Amino acid sequence: MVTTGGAPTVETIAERAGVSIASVSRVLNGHGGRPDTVTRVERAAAELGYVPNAVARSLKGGRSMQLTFAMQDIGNPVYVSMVREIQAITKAHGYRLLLHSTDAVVEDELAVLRSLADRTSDGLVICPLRITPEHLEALRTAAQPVVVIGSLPEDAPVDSVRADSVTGAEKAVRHLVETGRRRIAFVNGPADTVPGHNRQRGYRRALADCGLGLDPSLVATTDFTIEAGVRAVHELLEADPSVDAVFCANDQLALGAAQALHTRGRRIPEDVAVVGMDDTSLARASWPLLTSVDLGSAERGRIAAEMLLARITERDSSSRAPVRSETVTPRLVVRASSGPVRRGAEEETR
Amino acid sequence: MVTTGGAPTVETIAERAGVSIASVSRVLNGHGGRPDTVTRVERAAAELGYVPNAVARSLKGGRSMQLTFAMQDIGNPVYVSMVREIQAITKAHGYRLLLHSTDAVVEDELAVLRSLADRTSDGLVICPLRITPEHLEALRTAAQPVVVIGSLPEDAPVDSVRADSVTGAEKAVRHLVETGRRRIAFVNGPADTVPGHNRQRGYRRALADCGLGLDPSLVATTDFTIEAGVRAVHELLEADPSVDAVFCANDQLALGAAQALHTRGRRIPEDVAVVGMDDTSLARASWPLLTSVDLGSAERGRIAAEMLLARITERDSSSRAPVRSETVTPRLVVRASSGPVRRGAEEETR
DNA sequence: GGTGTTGCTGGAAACGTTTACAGAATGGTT
DNA sequence: AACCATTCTGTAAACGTTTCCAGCAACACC
Repeated sequence: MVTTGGAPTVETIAERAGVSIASVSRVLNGHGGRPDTVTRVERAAAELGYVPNAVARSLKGGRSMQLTFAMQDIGNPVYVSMVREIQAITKAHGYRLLLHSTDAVVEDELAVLRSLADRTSDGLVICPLRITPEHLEALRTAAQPVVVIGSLPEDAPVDSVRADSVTGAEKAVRHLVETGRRRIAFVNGPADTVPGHNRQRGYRRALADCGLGLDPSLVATTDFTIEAGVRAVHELLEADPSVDAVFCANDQLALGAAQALHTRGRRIPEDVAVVGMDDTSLARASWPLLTSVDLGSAERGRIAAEMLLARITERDSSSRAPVRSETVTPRLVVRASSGPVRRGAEEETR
Repeated sequence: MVTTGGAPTVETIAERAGVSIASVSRVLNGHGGRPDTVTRVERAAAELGYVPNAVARSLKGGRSMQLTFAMQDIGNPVYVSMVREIQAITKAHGYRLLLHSTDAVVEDELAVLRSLADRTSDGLVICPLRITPEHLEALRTAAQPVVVIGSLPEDAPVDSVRADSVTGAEKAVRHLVETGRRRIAFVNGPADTVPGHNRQRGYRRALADCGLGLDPSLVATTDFTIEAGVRAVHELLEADPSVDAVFCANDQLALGAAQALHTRGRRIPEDVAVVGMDDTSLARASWPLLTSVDLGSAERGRIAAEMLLARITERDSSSRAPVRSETVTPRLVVRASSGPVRRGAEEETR
């Protein structure tokens, strides 16, 4: 009776193979059956080009086999290695990856969290730029497992992976000091974002550790973009030509800094060293190759994905592991933009 | 009887509001109802924090409200503007976007096409790197609407948006010739890919149009990466120091070219001009700012998304529009890497 | 030949939603 | 008061799958 023109279903196969839909389902899922039945069903399925309806399967099974990754901006290369890593792992476990760009709109982030209740996605990895009380509330009441990439309050009931910006900044500044720099400027993004705040703390602590004073006139607070970096460094150098190093809170800012320095005829690294952060593909796109602090975005992605998958498989086993919070240790990747003067080749330190 | 601890369903609401599940559904979808009923249902839904199960809804409605975008490599910035545009449009129409990175594996591309039959996605935008007979077969038998970004055979029964690499290359080369360059090298990606093939054709035609001969020793065929660009330009200059311009099939290659030139002490653009292709964010990341041919990736993304949505809405209306194939006209974005000597500011031409 | 064990099988229910249909309530008209 | 038109409501079916359950056949063993 189901010989209509629509896509074949278990029922179509059952008819053609002369068995019940239950047997069709069992055979197709490898749950045994008489050899005779198995071949008949498999032949019918092959002949009809049957593909199971994943939606119906999701409804029955209660899981959609989809995961969501929510980030600020698809264009930011720092997310590239995260996405790549997360995608590889989730794919290996049979999950599809839904991508969501929130454009740094808080309301949009909350919408993603709330939409977990619609059963479209079995879990979420999210990179919030800011953490508001609404975020915490939404995280607490999320309908599916969530892993946050970024810093959270201690008592937040959510797994998280964070970068250690403080140590990262410290490594960068210490490296600059060790190579003889003394007037180290800092170009930061918005200070009221989580990364902006932490990187500023890191810069200050690093200066203190190295016994250098903090000169507020060497700090610029702007946006996380190339153009902002260009402007900031022009202004810094106008105000104080003695700057001999620029530490940037991300690679985009560092590329902007390099452009401004080139334009002003300052040599990198002979006159001014430049160090970026995140070690994105941009670091290898700049000239000279950019020294950058790898905050482990690939590894953060990997860990986040694994944490999420662990929570999901845990859902069946009724046991419940305590909240995990991991921190990835940064490593400085020294390249030509800051290396000892006159060195060309790339060298990596761990 | 459905007072269990699970997520609230229409049935939970129906119980609490004292109505039938049909009324709940109608009220929640704004299909009328007595004012009394409406308020009771809405209150119950709000109190329970009800969120409709999108999977069940998809099963009933036959559409998942999800679209898929399949590309080669998430890390390639040329896809960034495409994804951004597609995401914006699909989101505006209430669709989620599934992202799929095929890593240039043909089998994976075919798997994506075939998986359209599982009803997870209502349509697909795909950027194939190569087009094999299997591709054409899979496109022909796709279970859902598909739009291809890239070149297809004339008779392929699929909507497509293509860039005009030939004209793009022509504009680039003509621009180089007009600014006085005569020894114009060409650094290309693999010639057996669709973009590699077309860009090579464009370069040749452009040289012919300008009355310049083709010197095979000025052409390098390699990969679409920065490092490949570095190597290729070093080799080109070793073999022939008279090169006064490098036209690259890609912004990554162009950045590599710039690095090699810097390293060899050649000034850009005074000694050698550099032009890239795709006008990705990398063009603004290089120094000097990179002249590049905008092949309209954002616009291709926009058109592809709109074509796809049109096909999807068409599915109900039983009418069937003929196959569409649109071509986006490229435009040259002149920046410092090729501009008239001694000019710094960015200038755009259309 | 009875009896238990094993392995398949088909019927039916369930997942949560939307919707066709028929029946009930309402209100207005004669 | 009877009637009709209109609006609203509840029952039940449907989307396509998986799975519980009971039935049944085959088989080996006493």
